[in-house]
Amino acid sequence: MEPTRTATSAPGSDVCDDEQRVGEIGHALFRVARAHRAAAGRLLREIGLYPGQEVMLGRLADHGPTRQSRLVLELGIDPSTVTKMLQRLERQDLVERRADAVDRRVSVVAITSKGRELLDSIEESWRRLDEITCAGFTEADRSALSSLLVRLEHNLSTCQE
Amino acid sequence: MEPTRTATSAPGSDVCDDEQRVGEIGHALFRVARAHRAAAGRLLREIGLYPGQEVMLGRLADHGPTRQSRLVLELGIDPSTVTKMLQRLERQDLVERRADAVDRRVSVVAITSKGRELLDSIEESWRRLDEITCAGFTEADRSALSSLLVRLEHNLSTCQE
DNA sequence: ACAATATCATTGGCCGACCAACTATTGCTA
DNA sequence: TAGCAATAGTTGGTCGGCCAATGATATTGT
Repeated sequence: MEPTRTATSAPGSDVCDDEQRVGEIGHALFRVARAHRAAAGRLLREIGLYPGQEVMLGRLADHGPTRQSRLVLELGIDPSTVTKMLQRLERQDLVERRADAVDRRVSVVAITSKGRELLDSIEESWRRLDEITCAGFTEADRSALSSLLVRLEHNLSTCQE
Repeated sequence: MEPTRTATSAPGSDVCDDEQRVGEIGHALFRVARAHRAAAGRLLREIGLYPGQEVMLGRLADHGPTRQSRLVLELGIDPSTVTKMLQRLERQDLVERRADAVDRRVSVVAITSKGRELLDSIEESWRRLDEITCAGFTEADRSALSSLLVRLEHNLSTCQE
């Protein structure tokens, strides 16, 4: 017996044309995201940094001292995630945190010189990753992808319910 | 002092045009993936399932009993990840595992009827997620995205070094 | 036949993501 | 001013990735 996944598929379409079933975009996105993170991990491993750390350091390098709540908003991740990432980065002296003078609740984060050096040494790997990711893409492909990603990001950000 | 991230940026380009810097595609992919997973989590939460579990159950529903090593290959994830996911799914009676008779190393996995029911009840949410994700997309946009994702997946899969 | 090797799965440990619950402030308001 | 609500971060727990190391079987080679 051939198990079919959906009892509610469109009537008369028992040919599974090209496995275009429900949520195909979502599933594809899932797989791509996993593969990309894994590839990033492999590339960064030799340098001793994790993918998420690269992203966080990059943000800090671009903008100078930042309060954590701002990182939460800009990176779109949970406050607790930011806390834990920063704790790990701080342990490695890649980041510094100090309490704000006027509002003692907030903690202000900045990249250290060691962090900036590490980031620079990583840049080449990261560029290479984009090269691998987009291998065989024309300039038009890349810009189409870029634009689609921006739209996806926007759509998903307006769905916090 | 305005911290600039790259000492190696293209000469004469101190205008940060539209933050098209190194690894922009990679970073955008990161953000989209995070947002998508988070949105999936929120939608599935009410049903009591996690995004990864939906994917795993979907695969099992589509193809019948499967050895774990095959799931590893098809889903492109680590064996240990498969083990742990299946342990959790098994605890919830959404999946069954039994040792293969001829080769006692392999364990064969199948979705249970309970798992299949749950999956059906989720389908609508998952479809809705794709709808949210691709809101405002034309049919052409969707198919472009689909095709790009397939190409990305392929590129990334051929980079296991 | 026995040893070496390869394969399948598991365990343990770490990172990153979430949520829920909590502490410590600050701010507002009655 | 006293008290309550809002805000900033942290802690603890769970899921899903990864890697490294192990145990249990199969397979292969000599």
